[in-house]
Amino acid sequence: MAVHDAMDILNGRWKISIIASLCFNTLRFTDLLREVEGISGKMLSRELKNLEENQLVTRTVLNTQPITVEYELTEYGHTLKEVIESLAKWGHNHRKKITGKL
Amino acid sequence: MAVHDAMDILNGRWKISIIASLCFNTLRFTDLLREVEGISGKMLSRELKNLEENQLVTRTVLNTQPITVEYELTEYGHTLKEVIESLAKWGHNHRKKITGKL
DNA sequence: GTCATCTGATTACCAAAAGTAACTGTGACA
DNA sequence: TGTCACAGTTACTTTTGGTAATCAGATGAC
Repeated sequence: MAVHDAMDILNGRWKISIIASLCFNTLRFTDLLREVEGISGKMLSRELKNLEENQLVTRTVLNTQPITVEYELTEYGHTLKEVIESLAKWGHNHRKKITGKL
Repeated sequence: MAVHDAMDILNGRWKISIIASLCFNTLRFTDLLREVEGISGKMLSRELKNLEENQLVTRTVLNTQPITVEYELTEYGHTLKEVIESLAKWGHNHRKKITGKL
């Protein structure tokens, strides 16, 4: 099934959250560390590399001091927006269900 | 973010594929083993238990010989349909992109 | 009657993925 | 001189996942 193909790209605990964070803003490494709550530098670095390989994200080194690196969704990355939005919608609803219960 | 909440429930390599398979039919354990390609009995059993705990799936033991067990999406599980559909759509498109390239 | 088979699992054992914490190197600032 | 922020990387441990064998209960073949 097609869902399986999608999950091959979006595997692991973090990719979807990273893409979601990049959906609305270009972010630097440290920004992402703060935005994607719970992720470690190692995993962020590894996942970003993988997303870059799959052409969902671009990495741009800026000529600042200290050096900063910007991560941005590619045009292709933006095609995931609909997926992210439906997940966000469901997650929001789920949180309401859970917290309403407790 | 809400996406994070959703991913807490849908974690691991298999849950989304299992839910996708159950989206259109009620399936037995052995059916799921065949449908969700690559999954092992151990993982299927474990993931189904987890989905049941999260009230996305119901488990029904039927009085047949040998015993058969049916898994079905709950009403709440069906609220994931939109997510699954957008994933399937993207996955389908992605496959076209990849296979078109090779 | 005993052996193999189908069902839905579970267990022991091993490999792969992810988490933790410390460290790298460069430049700014005090 | 010492410390901080930046973007990572490395060594080590823990968690998760995969493989293959096994379980129990019943059916059917021989």
